[in-house]
Amino acid sequence: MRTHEAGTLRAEHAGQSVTLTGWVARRRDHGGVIFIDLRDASGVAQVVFREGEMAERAHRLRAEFVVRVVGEVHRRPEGSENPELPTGDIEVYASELEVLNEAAPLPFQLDEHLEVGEEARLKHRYLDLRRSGPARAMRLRSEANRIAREVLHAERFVEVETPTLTRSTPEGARDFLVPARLRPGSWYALPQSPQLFKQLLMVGGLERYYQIARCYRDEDFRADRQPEFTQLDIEMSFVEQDDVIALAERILAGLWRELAGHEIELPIRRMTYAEAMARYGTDKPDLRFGLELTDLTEFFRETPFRVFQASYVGAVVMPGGADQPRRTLDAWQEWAKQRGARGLAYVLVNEDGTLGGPVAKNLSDAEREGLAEAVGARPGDCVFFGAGEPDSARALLGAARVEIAHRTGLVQEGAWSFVWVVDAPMFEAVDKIGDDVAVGSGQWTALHHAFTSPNAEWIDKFDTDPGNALAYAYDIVCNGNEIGGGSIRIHRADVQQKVFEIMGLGADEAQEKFGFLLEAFKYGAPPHGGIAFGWDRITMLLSGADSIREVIAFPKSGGGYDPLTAAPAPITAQQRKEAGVDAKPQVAKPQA
RNA sequence: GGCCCAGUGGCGCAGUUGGUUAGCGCGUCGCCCUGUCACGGCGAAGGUCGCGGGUUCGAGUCCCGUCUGGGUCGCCA
Repeated sequence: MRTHEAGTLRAEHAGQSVTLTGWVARRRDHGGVIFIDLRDASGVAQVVFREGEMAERAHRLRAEFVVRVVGEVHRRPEGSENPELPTGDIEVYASELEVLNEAAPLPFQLDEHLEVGEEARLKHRYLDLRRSGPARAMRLRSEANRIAREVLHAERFVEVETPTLTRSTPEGARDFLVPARLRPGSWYALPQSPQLFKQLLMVGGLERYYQIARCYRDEDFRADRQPEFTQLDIEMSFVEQDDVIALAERILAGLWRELAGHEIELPIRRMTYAEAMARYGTDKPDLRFGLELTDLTEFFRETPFRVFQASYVGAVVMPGGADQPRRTLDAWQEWAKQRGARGLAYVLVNEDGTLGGPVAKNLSDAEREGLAEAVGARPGDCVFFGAGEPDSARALLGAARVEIAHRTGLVQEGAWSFVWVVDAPMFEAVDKIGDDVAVGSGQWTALHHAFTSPNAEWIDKFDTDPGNALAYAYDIVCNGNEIGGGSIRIHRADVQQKVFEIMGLGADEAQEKFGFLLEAFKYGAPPHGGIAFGWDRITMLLSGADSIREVIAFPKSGGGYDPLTAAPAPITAQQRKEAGVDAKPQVAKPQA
């Protein structure tokens, strides 16, 4: 239909006759001469219609009409070039105009300069995608896929598609369920991840698997969470943790080199989970800035201040925070309460070195004397405290740390920080809430998932001290976002058995849930491990977006609602009957 | 499930201590315009102020409830 793409025309095309197709992005009608910005996927070119019939017909064009234009490329007259546009040196003198399709008045303007609400954009996402920003995000994501595939292809990985109608996978989120018409009363689950299948592929001898896999979790939303999302899923046989990490680094380096123009320094630094929690109060520390937490538990061991007589006391310093007005300091209390804390104690370090704020007078002289040095605060700083049970106090301080960095402009635009968080605990107490950390009693659950292997140090003793056992589990964190995580899996039946026991998973239940995997592992499972990247988050970061909705073609809005198709929708009585939604399950007969 | 914010012509927003006819920009429609590029000029149409109830002489504005969207904690790799 066309000879050229609009955005590719340059001065060297001058004199050529071209045929363009695309949308009317904008019309500038001067009566005797009419300019049209003709947009296709490649960009925009200016088309000129002059007096007579051509101008007459161009006059009737409206925004987003689909047209085919034949014309001759000319250099623009001296002085009317537009340096803002790649095609700004030329214009096309139209000699023929065909309207391929008309367009109704738009629900919103496709103008780069205007803000449009997300609701309107998503409802007419096909229009939104014509805009340069969203179009760029789609293309960037496509490139990310390409780069990952190139790296993995070069390393002889096999791309395999795994089922999306399956059994529930053991990751702990709620499943989306699909009724099985041919087995009334029985249901498929959509996979939360291809975890079990990729392990089966290792038993199947593929050795190197990957997939850009859709995953489904029926949980509440966040800016970086959707009910269906995508992972770059990878699994390898005969590897150790370092092999998986090295591969992951090659993929990340390729992505950031090509798509962000940033050379990631390899190897990416590593930090243990315990260190991350102690220094940053989170398992996904943002290392673009310092502001580390200080553990003051020892410092306040003899404190007269009741609040600080706790199993953990820590602090984080806000540089220059001492001159915050009372109103702002009160707002911090509100901020802390919204996170479920009682408040956020603080001390102001005055310019003369004395301490201010309501907490200071509760401290002993010795504490007042040594505090600034202990936390590394200087005159003019504000020190925030968290006291209580270590996990929650550190979490609060960790969140405060990030908030402080943003408020004080410590987060550099365009900065990237990567870190591996390794040596994660195998288990987590089920009842983590409460001040008494009753280790030993109570239930344990896998921090990662039930197939994560203990590390070499713990493989023979993890069952004697599950609270401290460490796993071959690793998360890759970028600017405080967890963008991937994985583990070395258990391939020994006896180890797996013990893990299930610690989790309180009986043999029968384990058999019922993952019998097919345990069965497979009987027949020579190779040592294996892998990683899954949060593909939406990675492409979000690479595109500079602040929500993964920006890098998903047709995202859901809150409540799992698709504003475009209006899904989910009621079904007819007939569909309901056929689907067997209401059927009573037959007497259970396990089938692998 | 908890908390916070928002909902006003098609889109983005304003609307004072409750007061008369609810404004602005963009868009839309019509007319004019031969060098614009977020063109310009003149004119016009377009609103149950999310929904329901309450207070009041009077509610876009105050109160209660509810729905939708966004954020966040819980939850969730």
